[in-house]
Amino acid sequence: MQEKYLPTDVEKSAQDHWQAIDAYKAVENAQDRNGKEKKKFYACSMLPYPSGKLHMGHVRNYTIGDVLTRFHRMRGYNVMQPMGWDAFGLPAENAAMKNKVAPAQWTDDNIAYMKKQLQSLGFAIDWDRELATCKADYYKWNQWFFLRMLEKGLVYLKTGTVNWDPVDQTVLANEQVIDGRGWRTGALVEKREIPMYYMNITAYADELLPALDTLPGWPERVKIMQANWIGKSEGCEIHFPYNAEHNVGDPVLKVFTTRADTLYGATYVAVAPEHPLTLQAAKTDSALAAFIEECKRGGVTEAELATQEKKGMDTGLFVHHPLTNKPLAVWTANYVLMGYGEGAVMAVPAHDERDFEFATKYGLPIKAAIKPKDGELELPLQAAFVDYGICFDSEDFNGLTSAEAKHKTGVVLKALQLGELRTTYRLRDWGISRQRYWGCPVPIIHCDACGAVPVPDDQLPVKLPENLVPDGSGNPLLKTPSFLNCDCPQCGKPARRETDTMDTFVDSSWYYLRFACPGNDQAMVDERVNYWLPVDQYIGGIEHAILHLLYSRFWTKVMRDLGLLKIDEPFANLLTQGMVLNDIFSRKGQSGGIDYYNPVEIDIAQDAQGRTTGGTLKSDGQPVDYSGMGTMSKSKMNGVDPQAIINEFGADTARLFMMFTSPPEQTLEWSDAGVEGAFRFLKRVWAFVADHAGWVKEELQLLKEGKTEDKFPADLKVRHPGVNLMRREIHAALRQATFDMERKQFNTVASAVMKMLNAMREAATYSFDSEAASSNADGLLQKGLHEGVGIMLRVLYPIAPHICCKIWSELGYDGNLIDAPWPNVDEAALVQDEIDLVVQVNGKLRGNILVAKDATREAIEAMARAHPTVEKFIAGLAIKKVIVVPGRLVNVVV
RNA sequence: GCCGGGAUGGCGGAAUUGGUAGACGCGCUGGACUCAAAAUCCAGUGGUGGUGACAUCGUGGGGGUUCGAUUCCCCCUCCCGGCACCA
Repeated sequence: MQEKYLPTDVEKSAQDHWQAIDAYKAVENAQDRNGKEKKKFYACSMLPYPSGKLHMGHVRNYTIGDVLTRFHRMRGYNVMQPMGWDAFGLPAENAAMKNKVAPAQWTDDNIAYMKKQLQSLGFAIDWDRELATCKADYYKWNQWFFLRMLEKGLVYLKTGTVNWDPVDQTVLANEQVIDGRGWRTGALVEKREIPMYYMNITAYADELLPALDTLPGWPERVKIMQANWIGKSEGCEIHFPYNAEHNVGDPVLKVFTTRADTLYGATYVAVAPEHPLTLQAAKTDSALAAFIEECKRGGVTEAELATQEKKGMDTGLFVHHPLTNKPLAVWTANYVLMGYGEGAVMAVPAHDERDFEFATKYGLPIKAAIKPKDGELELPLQAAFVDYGICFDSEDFNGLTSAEAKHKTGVVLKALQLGELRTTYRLRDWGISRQRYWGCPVPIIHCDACGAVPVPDDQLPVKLPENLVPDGSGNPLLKTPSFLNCDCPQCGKPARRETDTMDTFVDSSWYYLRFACPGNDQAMVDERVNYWLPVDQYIGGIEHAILHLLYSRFWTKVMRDLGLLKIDEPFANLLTQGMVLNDIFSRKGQSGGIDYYNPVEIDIAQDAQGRTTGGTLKSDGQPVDYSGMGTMSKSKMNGVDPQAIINEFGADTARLFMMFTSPPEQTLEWSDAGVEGAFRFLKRVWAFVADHAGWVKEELQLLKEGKTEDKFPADLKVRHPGVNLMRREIHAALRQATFDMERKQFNTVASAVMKMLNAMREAATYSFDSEAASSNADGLLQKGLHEGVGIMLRVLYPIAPHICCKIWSELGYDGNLIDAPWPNVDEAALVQDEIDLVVQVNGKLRGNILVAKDATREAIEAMARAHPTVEKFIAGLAIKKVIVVPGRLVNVVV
């Protein structure tokens, strides 16, 4: 065996071998050696966006998936781990503008490079299933499915709000709006209402919500976030009759509230600036028209709307309270959103914080109608009283609890035909239209005579031209006659093709299904999908906890209802990995902005305790500021190139570092020293095995020839205490590693392997140093090391497969390590005659006692009380009770 | 603003889920080897007091439940993720 660990050679030869035997090809219905069908295990990691090169988040994500894939293969599962590319999206267009290269070219180049990187990390991926969402053989099925949903009424046309850059005459993504201005032009962005296609996800809200309870393999936090996002609320629709002279088509103004019990506290109603009522009033009120214009500026995101200053204006119009018939002023307010509910709310300043703030600001009346269950309200109110309580000053409702009042309001209003109890969801329908080039074309043709006509199935896919280079001023498809002009499928007259493309979340909503059916050009999915799905382990960033996962769940249910699938949920188990962080160094730039520098460009300064305090830029020797750790990102310039790590230390080191440094769900802080530590450990493994390879080989030979048995003598403890102790430590570590592997806590799996190596090194050293231990008497140490190395390699293998495979075959262990079974704990090795118990007095540690494993409670208690330190602490005090926790501790309470 | 999560030595983290806080690793200190350095190996390493045995404090802050709390409950601070057109 080569004495020095050379990762490049080791990894090359392991990867060549895997490729030669097609080691990771996944086949349906695979059988084990006994002809029994294996259970399948489909591990899927969220597919990467091909941004250029792999980043550390990818390495982390795919290493987690790979560890689970390899572990399950050892456990006898028929595993499948695919990979693909989320290849449509904004960054390709931005790169195209910058480099004058078509997005298709840029994307293809990136995919080729990143694929090589993934392969160099040695992931057990079945590359025959690879897909890219920007290829027509994939996105054809987006279009096909869109048309099926359209037929079912699950896709419809409605207006939606977008950011409009008036200079570039283009729609901007939220990300491209910085402080209310276009990122390239600096122009103040306006809101615009444009027609968009929507997917009716709200129609599935009443299944998406309770079905979360059928997902025990999902993190609780993700389920809570999804449940809150869907946001079911039981409330009441309330109709406020319009004043007679209002003429807006509808006789009533509809609002929805979850606090119908506060109806008698309503003192005005507020409508969105885009509400028909506002628009009508603005026709004769120029100040109001100006206010509507003002509201068009500012952001469209919920965060911005929620934090903006609350502004409003009296429309001069009135509606009537449905129960008291009193007139209520209609205000228009920027905090009322047209997209939510009815675009109107009843305002109860006394019992709603937002309304209270608004009413106080504009001098609107405040009327209390709910008081605490036990007590009175202090009037006038200094703040809104938002708790549930008892109705007062509410006519027939006086004395009712909030719950009773809510119910009664619904009943009374229903009788008056002025409202009813209703369930609503916070969830909104999914707008999928994007006014962008690099995406899946929406398969619609606009005809002057026939309107919006679906593209017939036999004309799919609507292919996206791949040679266009966007310039930032609108969608280049609009300037491409060969794409734009077509014939109407219904009447044959010249027509115009839809130029909007689909949200990239559409692409990523079903790719994991397509992985099961590679190569099928006749159908979106086939029977194979029912073998592999659901995904047994889905892995991806926590940032996808809501949108991507919710859309995928929705999409799966729609496919099921169209008879394409038999499953209800796509992902049985979900692991949400944490972010990868690194130091951030910056300097104030000349133009007032902040310039960021990659940590490799910095000589880092540390204080006496090793904490980073700042540094100097290597190129100019001038100081830079340290602003702590943040997620690795292009904008902060703090990414670490995985390739550099692979080149210097090898893929196994990169993988081990990632797994050892943090548990998968937590954030991971990058550390060069940590990487070197991981490398050092692998070197130690290699060196130790190389030192003892002779013994292991010899033992394997003896076993093969039947000259020795694969078991240890019952009196090992007497014959070789060192090996006995080593075995106990190795099997204890193995038990821990197995437990942690099952719960996906890989950092402690790695530390278990370290403990195994430490135990073996100690035993080997001890035996040679000590006269009494008689080194390898009766070949017991050799036997122990043969077993220990075999266990260590199999436990380390899922994390660092190259080095383990190489050593495994060098030493001559049985078969190929990638198909070796996960080792079993030898319970006999763990048995101890005496147990170390902790003795406490009043919960404070005061000593330890060694007791026989079958000692009685009385004997333990007596020993504990006799312990000298314990005697000292209980002297002169009365013993109240003694708590004995078997196998753990004794607590004397005085 | 709303929803979710997190905080443990100088640092990353562990504590099999209410039972010895700090496993494992990094860093640091001392030693061995070396002309020297690197690499490697050995030892030490939460704070405070003490030569020492030992004592005492200690899991973001404050309160509570318990014989016993990093773990459970209430309040607070700071940090991170998401908020529907980044993916």
